[in-house]
Amino acid sequence: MPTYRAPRGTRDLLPDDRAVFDRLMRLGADLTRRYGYRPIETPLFEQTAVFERGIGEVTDVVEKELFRLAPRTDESEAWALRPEPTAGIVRAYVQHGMQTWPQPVKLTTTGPMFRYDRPQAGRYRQFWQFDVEAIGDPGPAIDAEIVELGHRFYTEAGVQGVEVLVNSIGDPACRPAYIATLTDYYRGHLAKLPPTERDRLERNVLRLLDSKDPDMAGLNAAAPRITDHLCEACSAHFESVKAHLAALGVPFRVEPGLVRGLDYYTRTAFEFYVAGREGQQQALGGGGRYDGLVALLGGRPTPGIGFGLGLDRVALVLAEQGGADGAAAGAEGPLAVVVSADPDDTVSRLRIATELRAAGLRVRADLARRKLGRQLESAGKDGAHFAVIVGEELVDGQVQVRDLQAGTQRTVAPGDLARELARAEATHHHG
RNA sequence: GUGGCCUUAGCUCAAUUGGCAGAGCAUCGGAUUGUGGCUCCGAAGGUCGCGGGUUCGAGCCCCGCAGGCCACCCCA
Repeated sequence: MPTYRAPRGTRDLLPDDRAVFDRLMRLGADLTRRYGYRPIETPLFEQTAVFERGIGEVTDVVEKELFRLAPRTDESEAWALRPEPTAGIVRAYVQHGMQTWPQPVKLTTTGPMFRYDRPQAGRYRQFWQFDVEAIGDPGPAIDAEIVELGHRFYTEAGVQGVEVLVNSIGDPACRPAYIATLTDYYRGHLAKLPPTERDRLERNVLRLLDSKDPDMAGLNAAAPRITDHLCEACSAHFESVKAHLAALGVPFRVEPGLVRGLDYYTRTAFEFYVAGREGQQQALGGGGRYDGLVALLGGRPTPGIGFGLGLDRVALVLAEQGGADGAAAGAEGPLAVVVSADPDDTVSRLRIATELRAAGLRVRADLARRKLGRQLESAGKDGAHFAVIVGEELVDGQVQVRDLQAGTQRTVAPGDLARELARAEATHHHG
């Protein structure tokens, strides 16, 4: 009922929400630093062609979910908000000649992505992704390393029950023949295909494989598997990826129906799922190898692999699984609140708080003109450890320091305040 | 883009067959004038999502729209 509200499919991350995101972003930053990735920022929007050519014109993401920006001039430029980070990062790789850097170039970014589709819980028009890309290494060892990194993110974030699904979707040498085989197969059973599936047959056969239509289950189970139709190189690559994953102890499952929605993927494709939760937003992240993308965007043929993890969904699942965890992260109160016996004396409160802040302490000054009792009550609700009480003793150069948890109180000279509070925090509360 | 369900205070929810919009929590204030957490008292807070229609009268019935949710589509 407010006159203005956040646009459809977007939401405000209130401090408690933001605290969870902060934690996840710090984890991502720490993990990628350990693995040797460097942070990069690319624009939130690109020329539409970057996405159309990179992701593929006939993908859902480009066809119906691209968040296009209306041009303001006749510059003949068409822009769109990024629906995923990889295309922009690869564009930057080409633009800045990163092929002259030591390969592979290992990059990471975290930020909002935009897709114009119909919102649902865990599905937004603006959502956040933690993204990792390694460009310039043909694998297969790095494929396993990157899957392990993604898996570790969930583990260290505390998400329970994450499943790693992997598959190989071949490359230009073997995929076309497989697609032809698969198309023939479904054409042979055309009568059994639901209308919507029939429509997709000519446009993107691979999508039929992961259809959730119950009528498709039997048909799909018997469908030719791409892993049986890989060329020798792709097959060897896939076997090696699996061997590396096993060696690293990453639990994974080969999922023959796993095909990713973006055209640029080759060979290794993987997704992270969380099982056993309500709703359909079970995909927490995914990625794959994109050996053709750099060339597609104008660079020299260069292999690459990466993944994106949906932070909104991780936070959602974390809240479902853990509960109080998120709230606790956001509830850091000040070390002390400066209150005054004289409701009108905001000067003393502010001056003392300023001195303590200059000394590096977290201090709130209660600037409301209300009686002392209310100020102390407010300090308690804030979760403050101490209240610094300014009263008539100030003329004798003294203030009261009250330990709000213990209920004890003693007299301190303002000059000693910062040292006393810092020491008390260190001893009482480990910091 | 398709279909279904839902929308009352900041939050969680009440409101009889259509008959004067309420509670709890949260917020703010008070309980003889310098000491919080408990308790008591009080205040503020609502175009009942928005717009039409039916009716003497609509939070309640009908239509449209918006938003949320669910299932598709698809993904994060």
